[in-house]
Amino acid sequence: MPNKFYITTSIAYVNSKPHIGYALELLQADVLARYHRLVGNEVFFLTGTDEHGAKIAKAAESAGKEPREFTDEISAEFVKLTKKLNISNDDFIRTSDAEKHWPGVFKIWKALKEKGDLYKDTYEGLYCVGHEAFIKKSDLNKDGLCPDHKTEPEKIKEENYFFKLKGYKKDLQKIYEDGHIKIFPETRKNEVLSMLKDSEDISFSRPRKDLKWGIPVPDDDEHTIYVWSDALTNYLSAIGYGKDADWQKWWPADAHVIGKDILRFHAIIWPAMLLSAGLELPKSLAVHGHITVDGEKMSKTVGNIIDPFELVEKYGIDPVRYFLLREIPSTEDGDFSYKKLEDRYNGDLANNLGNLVSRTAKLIETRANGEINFEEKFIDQEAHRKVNEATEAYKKALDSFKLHEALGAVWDLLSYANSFIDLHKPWAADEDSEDLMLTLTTVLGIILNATWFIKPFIPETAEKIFEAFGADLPAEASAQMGDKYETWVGRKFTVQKTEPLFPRISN
RNA sequence: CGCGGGGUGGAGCAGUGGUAGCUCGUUGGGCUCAUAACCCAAAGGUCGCAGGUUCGAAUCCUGCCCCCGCAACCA
Repeated sequence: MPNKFYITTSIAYVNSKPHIGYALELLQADVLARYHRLVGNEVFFLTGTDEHGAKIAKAAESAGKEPREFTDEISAEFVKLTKKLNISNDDFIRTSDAEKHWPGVFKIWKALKEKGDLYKDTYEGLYCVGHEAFIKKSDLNKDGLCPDHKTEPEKIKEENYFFKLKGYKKDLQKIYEDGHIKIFPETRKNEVLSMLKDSEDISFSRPRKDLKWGIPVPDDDEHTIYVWSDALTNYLSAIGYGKDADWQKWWPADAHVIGKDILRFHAIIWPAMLLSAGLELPKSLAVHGHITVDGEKMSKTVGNIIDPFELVEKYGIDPVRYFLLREIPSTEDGDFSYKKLEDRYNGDLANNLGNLVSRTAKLIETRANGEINFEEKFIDQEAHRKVNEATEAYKKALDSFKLHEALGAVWDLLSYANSFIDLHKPWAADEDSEDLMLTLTTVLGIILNATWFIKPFIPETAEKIFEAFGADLPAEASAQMGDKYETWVGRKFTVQKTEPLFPRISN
């Protein structure tokens, strides 16, 4: 019985072009989506762009464009990135899409309103012109100035709708303590619990006159819906909430993949909204870290932004996918550098994986006439055990959102295969001997299993490897993740080609 | 005393009470099927500093030193 699996990334804010950090998030979600498809689940994978707000309006203005035109252009860049990285998303939502997204936003707004969780109040605050935002009194310096702009903030009064977040604090606390919403990594749970303590009711709207580029509050022309109930609601609107569609087929989300910077919104505001609207809560939050470049924070001012398009142009899709998923610990900060990328490329992809495939293909060609009839009696028992161990480690890592560890388990297996070949010296074995067949069959089996494992990570490479051995794969094999050595028994493999998968990068 | 993360062999990291591990690099050896690839072995660490708890501490406690993030752009 296939399970449904609904996974999302956060939606990207379109005030600038995509960078490598967003690429990371797409890739992490993509691996989980592909993995779940591989084990036979029915998957819906959503990504998209967040397009409203004063900042976008301003960015458009300084680019000399209308917000619509501006967001169309940038959003298209993000769509392009999903193609460039071979992301398998099933849909792409845009919050400026009045037909697809807005009905869901209206519906949830009305639900909160009916519940009595939205109220109008006058917001009195200190507004910093430099920040274009309200600033807390406690953030001011001792002279009462904005610490960053050294200017005195203006006192501004405005009428806002507020959401009664405080009323959900107790419920949320219990939800996290009981593990109803799982957070990966676990350590972030404490962070959420402590953030929860000083949560107040929050502003859910802005005066229309100050924020025209946004979704209007239903039945109130004076106000525009602020980011929370606009952006977060994409997870519902995309599957048809607010329309007649069968959104319950997918909801609740099984995983929201997000960055650590927006944990508060997804762990507190979003679930509170769902509770208020009487909707189910997402099952888990997978929280990744941020990428530094040569040890430094990425920033436009420093000018060390890495463009994912350029990376793919230079190194290819799969090397970039592999690097980001292997080198950056899934739930931690990680560092990017060209040297690290090239080291991973040469060490892991060219030498370990690529060379293993080449030497095995060549051995089968020259020593077994290019053919292996995969027989169970030729599977080495120790190797069989290694494969089973790797399978367990792999699944465990994926289930706990440690994608880099899943790859680590696969590469341990590949190393084992390389040493297995050296130990058994198939080049010196007698032609047609059982020993030779055992060596070649065992190693081929390890490669085929490892190829299954890497399929969600580097799908094109996986296809190439299967093709290289003429593996004609049955669809039903996909559901046999746990017991895969047997998958190949009784099949015939014919070596097709032996060109290097990853030519070494020399320098 | 603002908050948080971190200081482990040349580099990057794992390791939360019981003989200090991994990857890369280095050195030596092996192999020749393979992409100067692959395999084996070795060298290399007083685990930031100083105290303390304990039969025993990288791991717990106390104090100190150093690095990074905590404004915006931004995942």
